[in-house]
Amino acid sequence: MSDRQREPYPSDGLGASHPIPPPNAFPDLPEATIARLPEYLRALHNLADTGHDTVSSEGLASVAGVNSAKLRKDLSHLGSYGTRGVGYDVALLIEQIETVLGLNQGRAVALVGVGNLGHALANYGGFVSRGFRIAALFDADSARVGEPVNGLAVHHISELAEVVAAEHISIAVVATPVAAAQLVVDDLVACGVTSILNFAPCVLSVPDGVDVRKVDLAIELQILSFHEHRKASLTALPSLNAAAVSDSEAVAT
Amino acid sequence: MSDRQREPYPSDGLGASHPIPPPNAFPDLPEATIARLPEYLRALHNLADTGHDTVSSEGLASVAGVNSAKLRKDLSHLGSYGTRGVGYDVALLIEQIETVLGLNQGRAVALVGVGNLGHALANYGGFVSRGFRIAALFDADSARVGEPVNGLAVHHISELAEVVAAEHISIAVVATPVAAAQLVVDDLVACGVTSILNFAPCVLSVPDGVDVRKVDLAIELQILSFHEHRKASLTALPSLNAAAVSDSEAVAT
DNA sequence: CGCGATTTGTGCACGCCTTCACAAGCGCCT
DNA sequence: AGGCGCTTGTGAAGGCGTGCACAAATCGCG
Repeated sequence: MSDRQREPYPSDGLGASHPIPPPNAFPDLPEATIARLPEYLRALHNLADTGHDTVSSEGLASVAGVNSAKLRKDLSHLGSYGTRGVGYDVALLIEQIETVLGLNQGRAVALVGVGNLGHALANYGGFVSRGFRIAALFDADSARVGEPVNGLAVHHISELAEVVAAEHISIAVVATPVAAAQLVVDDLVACGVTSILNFAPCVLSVPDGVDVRKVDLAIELQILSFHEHRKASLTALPSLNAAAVSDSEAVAT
Repeated sequence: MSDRQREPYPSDGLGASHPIPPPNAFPDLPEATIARLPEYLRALHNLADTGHDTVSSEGLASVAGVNSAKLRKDLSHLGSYGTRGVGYDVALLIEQIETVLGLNQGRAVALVGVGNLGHALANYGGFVSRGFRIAALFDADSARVGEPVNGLAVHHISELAEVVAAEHISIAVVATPVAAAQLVVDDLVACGVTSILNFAPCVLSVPDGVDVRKVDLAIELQILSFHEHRKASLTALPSLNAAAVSDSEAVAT
């Protein structure tokens, strides 16, 4: 396993110019780091919009809501793009993270399922402003086909293969009912889609090489419910000595 | 708070009763386990609806999309609710998980921000079917106040304290624009809300004792984008030997 | 009644992630 | 030019989570 990617450190190259031709692929970037990069990116855009040219790890970390050591370690995986004693160049770091995430290409995304949630997603401006382009909408309901949503006409699901190929779509968002989700995903995979964001509350099976991320709104609420339940039990039960409870600074009215 | 926590426990009283009367609070339940319990619960409901009375850890794990050892370890944290040689009683396990998550109480949830996403969330049936009740809608736009959404009239945000108290709301969903999110959250916390599900793409600051979970749709897409980018780089770069790439087309079932 | 088949519950080891703490590097001021 | 303060990048330690592998426990059946 000599596939270790050696990174010639730019320690000697004291300029702010790109030390090395940025390797586009980061095969061994920790998954936890990847999940945080978008958050850093959003924070950096905020900083850039408010006129900041450079930012320290402490400053960026607090804006992004993480620990500064964690932030530095995350960024160190991308290479050395900071300057000791000064901080990070905001614009350069934005560029670097966007390159790593592959956001400079305006990726085309397909949205399948134009119900309540699908409508909201199609109209959501956050996708476009963050590097994506909703290229096509699909639905199985013939009554919805042709309906204009946010400037796009809804295609029937049977046109999937044709449109996906024409628009070079590699990412799809599934916002269908549960009963249709697996069928739709099978079609998507057959058309060559290799990344899927699933809003249907079910487990999808896909072949190796296809990535699936799931967003389940009810699950998030249920997790919060547990914490509510736990907090209520703790405050209601004086049986345990309430020592060492240092976080009871809740604002009471 | 009185626990209606009595389990008839149909299995014979041979087991010298329960090791301990199940405590309502699980202070030391691992966070990773908590995050998976809702998934197990959903899978269990599916099994119950299809006529299954018992299920093995292997069977439940495959339906829930996890490893069977992980499932068993997760459930073991709740106590021993399985029968060796047989499996888990579906109905009993549902009851137990719902109790742990605090879902037997029909928790009242407030939804703040009735825009595109807020509308979709208000109409989303998945909340109600999984133990929650959307008790009130709020918006800062006076033009929207009074508008009926899914059978509820939209309140103005100024009525927050009053309605939250009257409906005993402890969980809130924030679906406002970024600019309003922190202000809304401050109000919510002041009203006594202690759990918040945030859809606004920003970091919220809350006092200790308040839980925040964040759902950022664009971040999910960006994570997928990275994997797309990486996959494309790998296939396009013949420089690295393509060994160790086990893309077997094993069709998972 | 005992035995084998089956499944749970869990001790253990391993790997990932987080956090601390500090040396190395950089700019600024004198 | 040289020192000083500030910040990055990183080695090391600890904690958490995962998955294996197996003993314990239960049921069904002859």
